[in-house]
Amino acid sequence: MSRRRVTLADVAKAAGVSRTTASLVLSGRGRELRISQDVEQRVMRAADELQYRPNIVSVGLRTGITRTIGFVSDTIATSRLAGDMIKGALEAARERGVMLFIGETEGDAELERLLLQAMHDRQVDGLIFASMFTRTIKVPKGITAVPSVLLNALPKQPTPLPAVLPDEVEAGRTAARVLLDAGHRDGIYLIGTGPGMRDVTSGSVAAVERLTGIREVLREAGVKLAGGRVCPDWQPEYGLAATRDLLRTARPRALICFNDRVALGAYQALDDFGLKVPSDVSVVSFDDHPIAAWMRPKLTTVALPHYELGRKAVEVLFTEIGREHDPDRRGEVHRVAMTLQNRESVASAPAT
Amino acid sequence: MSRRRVTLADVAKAAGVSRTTASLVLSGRGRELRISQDVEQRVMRAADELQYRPNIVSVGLRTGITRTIGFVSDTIATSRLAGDMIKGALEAARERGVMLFIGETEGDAELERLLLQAMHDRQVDGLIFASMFTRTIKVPKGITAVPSVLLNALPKQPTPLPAVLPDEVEAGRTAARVLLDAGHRDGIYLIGTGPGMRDVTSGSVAAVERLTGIREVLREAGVKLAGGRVCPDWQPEYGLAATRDLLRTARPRALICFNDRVALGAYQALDDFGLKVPSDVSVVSFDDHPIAAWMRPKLTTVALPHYELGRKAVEVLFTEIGREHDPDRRGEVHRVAMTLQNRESVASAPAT
DNA sequence: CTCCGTTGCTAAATCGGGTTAGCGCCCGAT
DNA sequence: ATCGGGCGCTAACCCGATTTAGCAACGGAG
Repeated sequence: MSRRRVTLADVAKAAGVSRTTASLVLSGRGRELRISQDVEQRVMRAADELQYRPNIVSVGLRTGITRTIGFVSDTIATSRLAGDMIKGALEAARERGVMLFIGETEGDAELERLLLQAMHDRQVDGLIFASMFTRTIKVPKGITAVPSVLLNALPKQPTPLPAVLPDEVEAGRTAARVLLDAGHRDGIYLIGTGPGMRDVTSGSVAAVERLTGIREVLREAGVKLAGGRVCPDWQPEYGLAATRDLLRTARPRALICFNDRVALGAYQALDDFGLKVPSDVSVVSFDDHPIAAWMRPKLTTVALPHYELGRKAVEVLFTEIGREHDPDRRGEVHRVAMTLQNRESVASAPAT
Repeated sequence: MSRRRVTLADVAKAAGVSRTTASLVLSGRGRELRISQDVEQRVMRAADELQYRPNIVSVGLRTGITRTIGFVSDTIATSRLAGDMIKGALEAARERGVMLFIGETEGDAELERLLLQAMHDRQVDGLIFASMFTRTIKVPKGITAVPSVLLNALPKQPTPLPAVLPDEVEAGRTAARVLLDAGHRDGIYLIGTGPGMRDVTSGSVAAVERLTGIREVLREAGVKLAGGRVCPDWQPEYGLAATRDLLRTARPRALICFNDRVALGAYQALDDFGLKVPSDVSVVSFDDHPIAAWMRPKLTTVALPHYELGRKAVEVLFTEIGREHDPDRRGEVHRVAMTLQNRESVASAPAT
């Protein structure tokens, strides 16, 4: 029943030539090696009729190229982030005829070691080392045995590995500009991180960079931040608590929330205090999590480009594979733009 | 610089034996084939010292077993669902020393064909064919060339493929019981699907099965559904619209929403009408989407067991691989339990 | 007529393992 | 001394491709 796979030998026999010739023709090297038109046609026809497909496992053994890359992440399930990032990587990989191995380390160094080993055993052509939220990571040694790219992560120690990251500083600028453009100059508060450069949620690269961009734009416009609240974690309950705390002593006109989950909590706190978004308080946020479009009013937010990050990582990986033996390649950092999702949570400041 | 991989030949040479002997020892067949203790020790030591790892590509070519399975889904990014399902599959696979290829078809038949071909070319040991929401699918022919399992999907035509699905009927029963246990007997409405067996969101297996379970339990308790509203899609805006429409003519005591996104919309509508959850209206839902825990009050919902579904699929796939040549294997349907997440959105009915 | 250079194709080695068939040696029995 | 048989190991082939080295046939030059 189970028809055996068609092999190169079958094609060669059908075309009445040797395996060598068939291989040459099918790999497109027939021309330069002076294979006759007639033979070329016969091989092509035979391959076509038999529906020949080269066995990639075999090719992998012979050439060492498996048309396979590994996508290793700390965790893929926690945030929806992962989905789109993998989707982007998947599509970019498919365009190149390459498949993706997926692996999760759960942040466990031993699992990571095992996983990288398993990938090496399968002779992957390259590795994408991804983090689900932007942070600095310790680059596992041995990873350099194969071309690699860091995704959403920065190396703790300097390495020759390239990295792909969202442009968080510019995102901070964008968020600040949205408020300025709407005429806000007073009563702007931060929820999640800030107002000072030292008031940062620990371990969060995004916090530092977003804050940097926000402060830069406001400073240039001569606008002073009215205040801010740090959240230990950017979850709705902390956003709720921080905003409540703020509202007990202040009457903000605009909130910059450090992500959409925090913004969800902020909405709830504003509702508790009888404040309407955006007429009483404008809110702008980051990430463009699915809930942003479900909230009422719909949340204006600067989107994380998950899909593009995934794509870009694959693209960078392929140029890396191309220049594998280039001695002066070194870890460039690629920034992917974060674009504004302009929705309903920002209103003009009342004229003074 | 790039130290070549250690091969079996290196180990054999270091141990002073032939490749055959080394292979025999390392595959554990040394004992039965009367290899001496001394030689066995030497091989083991050599392998250990050289940190030998068999090249899986090579083994794949020789034995046809690649320790690799393919996970093909229609789309992995749309819902967060995918993440946990893949996570479950990933862990079950890792326990068996197997890696996962991920692929997305986007519901495109041509992409699907190409993807399955790419998987075959890589000699996967098995395939998981997943859908991101429960539905019936046309099983691609040619899929049976390799052991396969349907995940979250039922075949349109009868096939010998096993399927793994959430136990939606029992979930419907659970949701209904939650309300009955809280003393609700009147004013129970459905949002999303129902109240009749013909009022079903088209193409949704979950709708039919959940409704079946709900109606069964209520009927047995002698309770009549007060009504229901069908949503063309289970999104917040439709939930909002349907609930608003309902509230214009009725005063429900309890709502069974067909998923959490619909419930989010329902919350918003109830809020618009000044009704409090759960004191005025109890709400129970399905899925346990992340927002369920973020809503206020936190949503009581019957959870989709994504993680378990992924695990189960791999388990079933492996028994399938085991009985590959068993003539009387046929597509069993495995149901995975959906468990109640009891939170804050259901209150006791007022005593009559 | 011999020699040389093309032309057009193929034999054989190779990748790194698994697997089958069988070889040499030692021991005891005849 | 010869034979048979178990023991312990290995040579050689195989998986399905790529790649190197080289062979046969032919035509033109010397």
